[in-house]
Amino acid sequence: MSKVEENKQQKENSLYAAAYELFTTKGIHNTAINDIVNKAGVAKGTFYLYFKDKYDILDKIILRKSNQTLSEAIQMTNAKKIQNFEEKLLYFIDYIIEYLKDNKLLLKLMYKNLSWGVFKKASKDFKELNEIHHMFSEGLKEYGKDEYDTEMVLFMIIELVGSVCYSSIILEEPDSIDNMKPVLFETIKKMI
Amino acid sequence: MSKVEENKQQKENSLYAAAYELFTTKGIHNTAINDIVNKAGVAKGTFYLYFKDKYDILDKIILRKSNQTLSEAIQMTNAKKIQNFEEKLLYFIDYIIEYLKDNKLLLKLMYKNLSWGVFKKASKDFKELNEIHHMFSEGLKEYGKDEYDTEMVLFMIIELVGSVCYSSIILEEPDSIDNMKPVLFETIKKMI
Amino acid sequence: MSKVEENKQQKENSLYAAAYELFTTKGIHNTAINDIVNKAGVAKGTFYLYFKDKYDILDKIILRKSNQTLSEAIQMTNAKKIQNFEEKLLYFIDYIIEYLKDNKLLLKLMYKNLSWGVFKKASKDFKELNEIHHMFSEGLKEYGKDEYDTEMVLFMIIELVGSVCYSSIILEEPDSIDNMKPVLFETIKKMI
Amino acid sequence: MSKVEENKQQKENSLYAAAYELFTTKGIHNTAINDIVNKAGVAKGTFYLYFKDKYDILDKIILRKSNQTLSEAIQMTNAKKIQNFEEKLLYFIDYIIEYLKDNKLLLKLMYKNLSWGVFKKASKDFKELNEIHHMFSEGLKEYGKDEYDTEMVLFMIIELVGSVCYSSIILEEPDSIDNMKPVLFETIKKMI
DNA sequence: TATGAATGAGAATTCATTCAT
DNA sequence: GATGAATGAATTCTCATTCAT
Repeated sequence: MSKVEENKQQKENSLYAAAYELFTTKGIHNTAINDIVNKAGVAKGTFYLYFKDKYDILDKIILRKSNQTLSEAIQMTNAKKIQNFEEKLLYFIDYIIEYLKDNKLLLKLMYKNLSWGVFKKASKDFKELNEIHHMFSEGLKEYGKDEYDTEMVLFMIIELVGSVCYSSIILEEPDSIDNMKPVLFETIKKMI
Repeated sequence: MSKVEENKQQKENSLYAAAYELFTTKGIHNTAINDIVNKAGVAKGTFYLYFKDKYDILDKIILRKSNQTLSEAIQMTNAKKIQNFEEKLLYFIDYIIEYLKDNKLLLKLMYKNLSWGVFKKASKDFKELNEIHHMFSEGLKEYGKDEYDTEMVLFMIIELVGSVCYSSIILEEPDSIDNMKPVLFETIKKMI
Repeated sequence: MSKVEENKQQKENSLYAAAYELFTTKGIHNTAINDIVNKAGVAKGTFYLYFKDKYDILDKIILRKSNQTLSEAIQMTNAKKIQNFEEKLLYFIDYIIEYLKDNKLLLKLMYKNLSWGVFKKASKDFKELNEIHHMFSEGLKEYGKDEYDTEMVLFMIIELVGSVCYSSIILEEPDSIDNMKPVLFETIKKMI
Repeated sequence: MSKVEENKQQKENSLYAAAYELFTTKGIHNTAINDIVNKAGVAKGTFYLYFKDKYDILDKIILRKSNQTLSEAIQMTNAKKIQNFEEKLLYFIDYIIEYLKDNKLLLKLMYKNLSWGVFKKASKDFKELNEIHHMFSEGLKEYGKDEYDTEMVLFMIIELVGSVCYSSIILEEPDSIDNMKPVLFETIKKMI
């Protein structure tokens, strides 16, 4: 990578890092482009060289973070070499839940964006996610479902996990995530 | 009601109607207080006599609309005099889904607000909702669950229905709501 | 006029005066809304209460000034009670030329906007201008021209006077306006 | 011409073409250097190797186009070998009018620049224009005018034609150029 | 010569909130 | 209670120009 290219990458990353930090601590609404560039240590115009506006960088951050988190989760899951599919799926979900527990602000930012939409969009862009999707689809099919039902169930699991995480981790409603987990996992077992 | 009282009520209602219309068509972010008062045909200052700010009126709208919708749904459900609990619950959910199908904009507005939070908050304020809550709780208990599990399952059903509705009605992902319904209902049956 | 109404009028006039002063001295391009409101002694937001943007106030200034100037010219002309039409027309034109000679900046601002377009637009809005138009049309018809030719000749006189004024007063090209006048008047005489 | 020279020439021409296209379609005000270099397919810095700023390239474009148009007009006129001066002058003017009718955007761009100023400036730079000027001056003198009057009349004809073209071709005010032509030509005949 | 990333001053515009009437 | 003109801080966004490569 040339020096120029390196420098560009560095600036873009500074902007990502600054925006993420500010969005999660001050909130999206309370973060001005000004704040982002100041924190990133670049000129205001530079922001517009890389992003259209505040919502452009937000979308890209969510995609990056989702991808990153899911990739990490699948790597950790695969490393465990769990044979039983149900166990494997729950381990994967648990990993993500624990991660979000430690990153409440990320969860807040992504809100219910850790959903089918992002999952599908991200799948196209990142081949690793494609593999996750494929793996769980294959696993579910073994339970005697056809392709369509498999997709639907996978979708509903994702939606349910996302909703429950948000509600219980952020709002502690109707209970803490640790108390919710057994009920959630029980429900997932019933769903597959 | 005195004429003055009537007039006040009328102004407040104008503001509600105008804000709802604008929030659903232009989006919350793109609606200014100015737009609301213009549409409502009242002076800017008047807005502040009734609401603290944009988010105050938004919260109140969501509460009003949710309450209204849920009340209507329970009334229609009760009118059917369905004996079987499962059937009754699904009828209730189906009624709401059909309603949201016809009111996409409302769904978008309430997105992620037709959740436990609103449900509980609303329960306190409106005795009718309290009754709904009570009714389904009682019904679920008959399935051999204790009080805690009952609450959790009810919560998860609400979350799941909300997420699925949003995704399938608004984004048509992963499929249309009509195609999703059988899968969703099957899942709910398993959950209770 | 109520106190509020008076105050509004005053603010609007301040903005007009400030913008005119700045446009003529610094140029349109070099005048910022900021400059205008500072000079006018009103808040920035107030500007947008009365005008859409810089070009909106510019258009309105040109219309006001044109109207004002032409009204004054026709009043002075009528006061002279000149019987001969040609003489009267030339007096009117001379009055305007002299005025523009003393208000080079206005001329620059209006550039070639003292033309048919403005004349017609203004005619509709200000009945006084309508009268000017009517008066000269009637006068010209006496020279044996039909209505159409009358309009065309009037139009061409206005265009010619405007162009010559701009070129000779502002650029002193091809000669000073005082030297141009005899040639211009001679040409006009030939035209009618 | 060396390959380097050729390349430079090509870049400069690209910039001219891009700027002309953008100025005429989007307007001068709404065209940024950025737009020009993007369209031209050269780097931003390259622009500054050839032009001082936006107005520098604008002036040069107008000069090039005017020169080009007038040269073409005079060539076509001379080719006709018209003996009568009046007829020759009107043919020349007519040629330009027809050209501008087909190039409304050019006319808009040159608005008020196809005037004495440009004419004189251009005369110095391009010997062909000098000849045009000389030819018409000589022709006019035959009508018994002295040198000064000749210049003035020529000037006024140019101004009048320019104004009328702009108004009638662009604004169709007070009538279409085709309807204006007889009146305009009649007036010019009277002027010389 | 040519490039194009970076700059940052500065321009435009918005809008919640106040307060005199 | 109701009004709506006025405010001005805050924010977004533009763009000519520079300069290291």
